[in-house]
Amino acid sequence: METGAIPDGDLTGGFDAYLTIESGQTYRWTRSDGRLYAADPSADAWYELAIDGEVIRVRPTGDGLEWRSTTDADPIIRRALRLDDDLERIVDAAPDDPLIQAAYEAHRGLRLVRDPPFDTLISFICSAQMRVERINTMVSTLAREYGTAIEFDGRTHHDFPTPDQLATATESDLRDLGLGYRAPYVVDTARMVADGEAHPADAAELPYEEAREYLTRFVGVGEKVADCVLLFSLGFDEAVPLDTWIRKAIAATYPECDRGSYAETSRAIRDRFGGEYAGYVQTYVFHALRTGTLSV
DNA sequence: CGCCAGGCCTTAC
DNA sequence: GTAAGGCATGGC
Repeated sequence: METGAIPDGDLTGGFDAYLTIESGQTYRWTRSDGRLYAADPSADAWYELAIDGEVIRVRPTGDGLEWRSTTDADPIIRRALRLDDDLERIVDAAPDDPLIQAAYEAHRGLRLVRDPPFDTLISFICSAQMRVERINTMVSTLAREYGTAIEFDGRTHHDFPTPDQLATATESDLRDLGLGYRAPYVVDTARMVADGEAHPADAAELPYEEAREYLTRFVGVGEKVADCVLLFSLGFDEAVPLDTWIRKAIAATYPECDRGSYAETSRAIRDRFGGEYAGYVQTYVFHALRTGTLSV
């Protein structure tokens, strides 16, 4: 076992593990107390991630983070939780707007995540018309049933399935696991990636709007899910997924941004949210509205 | 019971 | 290109 720590001084602008991991961006982490999304997280619980054949356990301390892992987890944690982002600068750059400022103020330390592209693609295909708690259940089920088991510290963890592993599933299998009408989407998309027809990581090379179009070739991926993959996996910080909560905010607070089509409305709200880091703003506003911290 | 959840697909115009 | 209807499932 390797262990280490990331001092508070490295986390410019702060870091809140609960807000970052339990705000509906990532479905790859579990919590050692089994109470993910509980309103009162126990302070001494570990967040746990199985990725690329390794297991990482992380928890906040009074001075930053401590971790235990099968490997040197420092670079993996920094990348996955974007700990090297200058969050202070990002917050300072946010537009002077009441809703945006209130959302940032309410959730200090919330960072964007960076998950593997295939994992994110499948996770957000599952997200259609589904609450975040149940998305997490679906993704955990896929990992348990199709992902590689890894033993660490006396417990079994499951990596997210590779395209090849997930492509062995049938629509019927996934319906039996509770995925509903998303089952054929997941199977077809996994096969597309496994067969080498396309890979979500390839979108990273394209300009933002072309990248979004590229991702819609996968079955079950429309513009909204594509935006989530771009934002939570591929580093397109300007992406603003237009989900039900952001659409409520547009209708109530930014009606002039409703331009009818997804593409045009997306451009308008992206500009209103400050452009370069509009996706950061979106994630704060989404979380504030979804949890009822703020309302519009 | 009805409504909703980080929507997408097919079909029709 | 846009609009309408169908689609699984579980919580409230």
